[in-house]
Amino acid sequence: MKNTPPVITRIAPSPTGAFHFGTARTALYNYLFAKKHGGTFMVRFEDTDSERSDRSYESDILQSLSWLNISPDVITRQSERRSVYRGHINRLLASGHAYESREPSKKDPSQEVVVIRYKNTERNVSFKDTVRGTITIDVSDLGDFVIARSIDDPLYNLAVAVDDCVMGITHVLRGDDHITNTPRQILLMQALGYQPPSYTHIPLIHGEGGGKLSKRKGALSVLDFKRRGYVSGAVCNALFLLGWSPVDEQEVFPLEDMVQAFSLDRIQKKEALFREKKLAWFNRQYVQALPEAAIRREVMPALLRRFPFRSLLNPRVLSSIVQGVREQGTLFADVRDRIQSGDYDFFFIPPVYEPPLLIPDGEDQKQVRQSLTRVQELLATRSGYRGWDAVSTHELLLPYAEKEGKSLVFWPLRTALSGREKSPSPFDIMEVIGKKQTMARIQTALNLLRE
RNA sequence: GGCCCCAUCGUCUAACGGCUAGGACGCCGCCCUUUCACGGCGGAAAUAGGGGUUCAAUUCCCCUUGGGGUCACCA
Repeated sequence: MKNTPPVITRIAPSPTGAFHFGTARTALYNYLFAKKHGGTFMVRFEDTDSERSDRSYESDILQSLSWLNISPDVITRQSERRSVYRGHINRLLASGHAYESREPSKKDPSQEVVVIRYKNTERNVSFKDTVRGTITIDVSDLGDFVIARSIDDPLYNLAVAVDDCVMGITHVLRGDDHITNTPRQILLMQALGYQPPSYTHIPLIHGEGGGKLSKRKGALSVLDFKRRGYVSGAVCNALFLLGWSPVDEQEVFPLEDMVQAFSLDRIQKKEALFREKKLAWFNRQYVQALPEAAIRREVMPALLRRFPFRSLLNPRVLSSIVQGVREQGTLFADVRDRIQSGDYDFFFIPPVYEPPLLIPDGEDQKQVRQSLTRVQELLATRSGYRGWDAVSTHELLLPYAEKEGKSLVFWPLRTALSGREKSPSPFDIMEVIGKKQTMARIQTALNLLRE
């Protein structure tokens, strides 16, 4: 315990596509493990393939991590470490572990190139994997695999082997699609005289279509979920519990709890299928726990787009919308859609609707007119601001509603105020729009019912 | 196909060889409710199949079946 080296973990994404769920989970586990042991978490961009790598993906990856609150302690880039690889390739060449080979180019067979191959004399390589135990792989059919296109152009396995050792990575946690790469990397490390790190291969996440998550397969980029209005904590939480399970039955994990609880020995062996419905549930949990200010920030832009006159956004309306969103745990994207399609317009302007909307099932026009008239009279007895809050108006109208039937009394009132089949309660609406506006809308409804 | 790996409700999963196989999402029902939701309560739902080992298999071993990963001068 005393002399164990500090934990250093890393993710090694290649900037060749958007940051997707699988990589995000790997990043999360690496981060959690490092933090749990007071260690360091690094991001190392594997951009040795200059043809496919693109800086814009680097920023996508970094933004995703930052959104998820997974903050790297160190960020490096392999393309800036050519000299390190050159030195190691030279060592392999000098020690006879590697050799230059002149052969036809794979890309263009008419051309001849000189590549560098590892001289493979092993039969079996075995290593201990935290999740699966000892894995032994026959490497003889690997042959002398290519480790660099040239002295200045290392390939993936060489760069990884060198970096994991040189950077002192103690624990490699990565997707289990890398299992078959591991023996190659270990071979190179041994040839270089390095001690391989500890390996933990995490089963992949599958999409709903089956098969591993891939860049081309779609909409599972982390930033997409941000755009669609998910809360980052919920995304993290959903990821956390895909392929890992706690000792107890806790489901909702703030980041600190994750750090506390995480351990490698409870990683699942089987691949996991990601379901958005579960994420949606987590999202509800998180939205319901969010402070109002955070929700307001999410909702404000859409509101301002719909109602460009800022003065129309009075604080009471805003807080009513925000509270509704929080209580119901609504997905932000849905809130924006609703604002966009006019679901909240009645807070600002008198609604426009067809008269039949005022009449609940099984009632007729005359009854509705009577009930609404009575409601109008009752509300008129309130003067000034006192007694106009939602609780008071509810108390005021309840006895009459219970006598006549709640749906005959409350439905026409609510629809008169909102002009919508679905809306907040009439009492909440009245409180927000005020007495004057309330009375005007009821009068409008009565006029419509008169025809 | 070769090699490697995996297998509990539809999904995510729990269960040091010994329980009515537990929880969560989703689904269904009921309750709450003027509406839509939120919420509360309840229900259906699983150890892939076949052999062993054992007093006892979800748990250990083998086979079958099914699934996944990987086989680059990509990462």
